[in-house]
Amino acid sequence: MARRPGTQRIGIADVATRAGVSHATVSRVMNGNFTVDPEIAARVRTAAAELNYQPNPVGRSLALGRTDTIGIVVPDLANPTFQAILRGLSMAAAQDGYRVLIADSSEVSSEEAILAGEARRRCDGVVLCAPRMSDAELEELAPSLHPMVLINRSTDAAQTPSLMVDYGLGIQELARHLVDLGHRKLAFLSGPERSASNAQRLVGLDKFRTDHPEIQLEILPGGSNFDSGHESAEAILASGATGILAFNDLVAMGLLSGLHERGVRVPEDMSITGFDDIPFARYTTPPLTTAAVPITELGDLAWRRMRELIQNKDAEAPRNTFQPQVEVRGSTGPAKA
Amino acid sequence: MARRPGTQRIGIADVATRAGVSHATVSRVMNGNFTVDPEIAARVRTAAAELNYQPNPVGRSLALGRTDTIGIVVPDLANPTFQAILRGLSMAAAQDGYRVLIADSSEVSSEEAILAGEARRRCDGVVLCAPRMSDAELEELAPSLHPMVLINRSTDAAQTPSLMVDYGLGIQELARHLVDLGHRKLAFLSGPERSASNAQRLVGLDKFRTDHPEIQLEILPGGSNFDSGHESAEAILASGATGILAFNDLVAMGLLSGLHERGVRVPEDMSITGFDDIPFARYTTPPLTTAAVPITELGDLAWRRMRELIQNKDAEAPRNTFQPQVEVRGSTGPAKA
DNA sequence: CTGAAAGCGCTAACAA
DNA sequence: TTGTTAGCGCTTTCAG
Repeated sequence: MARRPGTQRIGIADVATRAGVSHATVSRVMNGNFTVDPEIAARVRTAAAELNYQPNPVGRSLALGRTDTIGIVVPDLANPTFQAILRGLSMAAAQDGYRVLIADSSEVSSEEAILAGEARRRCDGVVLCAPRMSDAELEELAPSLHPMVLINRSTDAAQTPSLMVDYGLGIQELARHLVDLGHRKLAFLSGPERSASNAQRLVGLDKFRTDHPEIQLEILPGGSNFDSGHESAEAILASGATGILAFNDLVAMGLLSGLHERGVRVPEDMSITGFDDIPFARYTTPPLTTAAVPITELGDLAWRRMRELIQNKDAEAPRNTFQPQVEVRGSTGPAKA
Repeated sequence: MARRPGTQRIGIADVATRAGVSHATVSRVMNGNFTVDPEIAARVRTAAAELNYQPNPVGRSLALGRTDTIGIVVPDLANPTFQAILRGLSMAAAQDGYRVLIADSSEVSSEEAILAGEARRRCDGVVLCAPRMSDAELEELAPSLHPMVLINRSTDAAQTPSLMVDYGLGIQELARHLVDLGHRKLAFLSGPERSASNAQRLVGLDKFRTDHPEIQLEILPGGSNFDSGHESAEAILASGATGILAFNDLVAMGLLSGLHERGVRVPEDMSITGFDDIPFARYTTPPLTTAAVPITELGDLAWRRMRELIQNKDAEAPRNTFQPQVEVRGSTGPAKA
């Protein structure tokens, strides 16, 4: 093998030589194996300290078949929701000495399978966050990705815990809130086509329609970011609706800004709701009424499920569903008389 | 060695057996080595496909001494600035087939060295993002972390490219903007103690004071997030200043919200500036005047520097400094007559 | 309690 | 062109 010239890294062998023992013994000491003579152990430790030795994790991983790393695949790292999940996951995993490797599919659903496989091979498990791929593909992929934890999706494949948010319920509650305020014409600014959570919102709204036949509800095409909200201001005005359900907080904020530019007052002239309760939501002007999703906790729980899977070969694979919590703030108010 | 029972992964040996060749040949084929007989190569490829073989990156990494992964250490993954840098880095690295491993030091400067070392051992290089450690520690650590790229810090250690933002200049320009609008009493809501970029802002403001002895400028203690901005509203009002320089956009947004609650109109009663130009800045009400830092590009460039270091053992280690660009929006206006 | 040796999955020098 | 063989740095069984 070509030993790369510059590579002057200290290995277990160097420590062994300096301590006058075999590398097996060094390995034992480094791993806190107490079957080693205390005096020898001390000698090894001194040698290691003097050489500033740090075990090479790659060699260790190969020997152990374990990397102490988990992967996460997200559709878009620019989205605060996924950022928060990543953060929750990373903090929780770090507590247990695990690291996280990230992969951003840039909303390209065909990339997801490749990225997920790639990540899985380098890691001990993989978290798929709101995957855009089809149910069939997801189920087919699952065995090769195991241990895997799903966020915002579920699958029939075995051993795959799933963390879901009841977007359908959340959007219904927001709609009801607007109705309670006297709004009779509502509009939903919808999200990305391939988003499963958008589909859930639409189902929820169908139910809402059934429950409230007297209320007018228009569905408008939209997106998932500021700009799409901002651009929709005109269409929203044209719709004549006074209660607006935005796909998420980002869209709501963009809309808020677009309406402000047109002199529309919120909530006096129009009420707006978001979804997710990202940290920014309470700081908009006016503060955003929204449905709070415990996003960071989602990441946290994802790690706990993953840990169960890693530790317990045949762990349960529960499906948790979180109920969004409506947070009434300043962006919604009584409909004009 | 204990072969873990469940592990049914297909290795290069299985492919070799099935194709009736040695694993060396399989390796050659998998790596696109053209010295292999086309017919044999085809046979290997079929076997690999039939077995759905995917090379194990850990074995590969050990053999090559290369992981095709880089690490990034950030002080706080909840901060949109670091999220954006991470995103820029990740996208750019992905283009070249590299992944990124993240480590969040949670603003604990004593953790940074450990996390950075950990990350470095698992990766081919490490990006240190706004490290909180001392200059001395940074310089001492540098050799063991090489290849390393620094963001928002620099060091005298050799071979360490540095990506800097001229916060001192940016804050001066914002201050000048406020003065041009007629403000005579300014206040700076400062950031975290250990933040090097906060120190740079303070130096810039010292210079500003020298240049504008007629202007009153008060420095108030603060923080780096919404809440600290929100909590500072009272102190800001008490200061009597009409032009407020917030540490960053988050602080400015919190302040905006705090002032709104107290009935202070922005910009009519008071002008507020942020710093960074995070995506949310243009969507606050009113939109935030701020100094734009090309954050995502910073991540992108960090990768390019890293790539140079990895490819070119003795690459240059330039220090790039970015000039923030003042973006005048609605949160600043003429001082009251 | 310790060392020798095998093996994790792969790459690459060397020989045939 | 291909196979044999020796590592990469570590863990762990098995003798001693």
